Amino acid sequence: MRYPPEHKDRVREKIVHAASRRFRGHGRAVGIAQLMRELKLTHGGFYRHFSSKDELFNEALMASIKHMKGRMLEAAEKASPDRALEQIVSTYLSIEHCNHPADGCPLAALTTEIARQPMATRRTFERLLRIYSATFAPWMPGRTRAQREHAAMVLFSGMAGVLNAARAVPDEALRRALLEQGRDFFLRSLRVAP
Amino acid sequence: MRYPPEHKDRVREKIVHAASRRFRGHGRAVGIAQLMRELKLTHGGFYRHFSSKDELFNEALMASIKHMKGRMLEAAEKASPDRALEQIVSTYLSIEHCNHPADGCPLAALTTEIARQPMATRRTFERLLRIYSATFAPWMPGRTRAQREHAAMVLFSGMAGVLNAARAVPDEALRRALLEQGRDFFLRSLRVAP
DNA sequence: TGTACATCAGTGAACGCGCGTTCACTGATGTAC
DNA sequence: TGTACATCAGTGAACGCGCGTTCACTGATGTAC
Repeated sequence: MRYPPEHKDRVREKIVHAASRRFRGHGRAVGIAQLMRELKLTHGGFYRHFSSKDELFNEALMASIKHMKGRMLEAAEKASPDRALEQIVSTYLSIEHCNHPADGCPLAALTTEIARQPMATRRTFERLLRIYSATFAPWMPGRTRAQREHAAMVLFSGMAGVLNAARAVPDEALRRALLEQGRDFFLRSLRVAP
Repeated sequence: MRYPPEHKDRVREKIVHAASRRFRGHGRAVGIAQLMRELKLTHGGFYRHFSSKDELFNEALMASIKHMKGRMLEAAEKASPDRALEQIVSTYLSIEHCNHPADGCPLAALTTEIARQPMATRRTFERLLRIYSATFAPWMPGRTRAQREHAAMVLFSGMAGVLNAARAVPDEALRRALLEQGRDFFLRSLRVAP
């Protein structure tokens, strides 16, 4: 069967999108066959679009961060300027973000695994981190641009750690306490920054 | 071959210890055959000691936290009381801890995976978190015991997030910056706590 | 206009591999008589 | 003291399974002549 000219690009995009969600939800171990099944395709066709699972993983990572960055930016921009930081922190450490890892931040869902991956993947991760820091630096405290970017990196990776702990904990009350105390904790540090 | 009376307990202990290191170093996916090979045993014998890999994982988790707690306590107690918090934070976010995940904190190495595990494992994780918070609460800011315990949970899970990001980043300079900025960031929040 | 061939996204069987777990077996020692 | 049997930590082949990747094939459409 021959397909319309745009067909291949659309399918590739769908694979990346589905992979991005599944990797965040279940980790890098998600199988290619399962993934293709979700799109009503078979695993063999995968290699018409990607040379390896690694290539897909890297692309899915980039797609995740773009999506998440968009959501966070929206939250920051719709708040009044003096409440933007509060909005960033409480969106990230919200119960909704906690309950939906597949739609959430790849830093939280995948950082530990990425640390054990080949260099190419780790370089992609570094790009993610720099995207976050460049995007949110304007709202961060600090005298220089570098200070504000570092603050953003520490803030996001720190919040990712608290979010992960909240996700792992079975006790609902403890989970909510972690998120709430986390929000206070991070804002407190940002408010007294140099 | 018949073995001395204490033999079985010693072997079991060795398995837990080796597993604890390997899980932290490479994640839960580490194979039982590889693990037993490290102890110069074969995989079949594993089931004389544990009923499943899950049982081993839970025990290894508990062993990890006890070990790590010991190391951190030592750091806290050898510092003068007004420097203890600083010592806790800078030991956790040290380049040594960053470079040796297999000997390090299971919160950093395993939390993301644990969030996707069955309830039994997640309950073990909650115990780890409560051990940390009970142990380090005395040094934390806060008017009530509960506040100090929550502060410890947020502190450790937050530091775990920053440590993971530092481990994933390929750029040596960025890694050191993350750790250093992380130390400042967490101490700043603790110093102005309610 | 009609025929022969090229293209190429998608199919599904097959590959080698490592996994967790099971199980019949080994063999040195302890126990019963 | 000697013999028969029980114990049980450890062995290694085998199980079914899912993985990433390869590859000969399909078949609808486009192109050349």
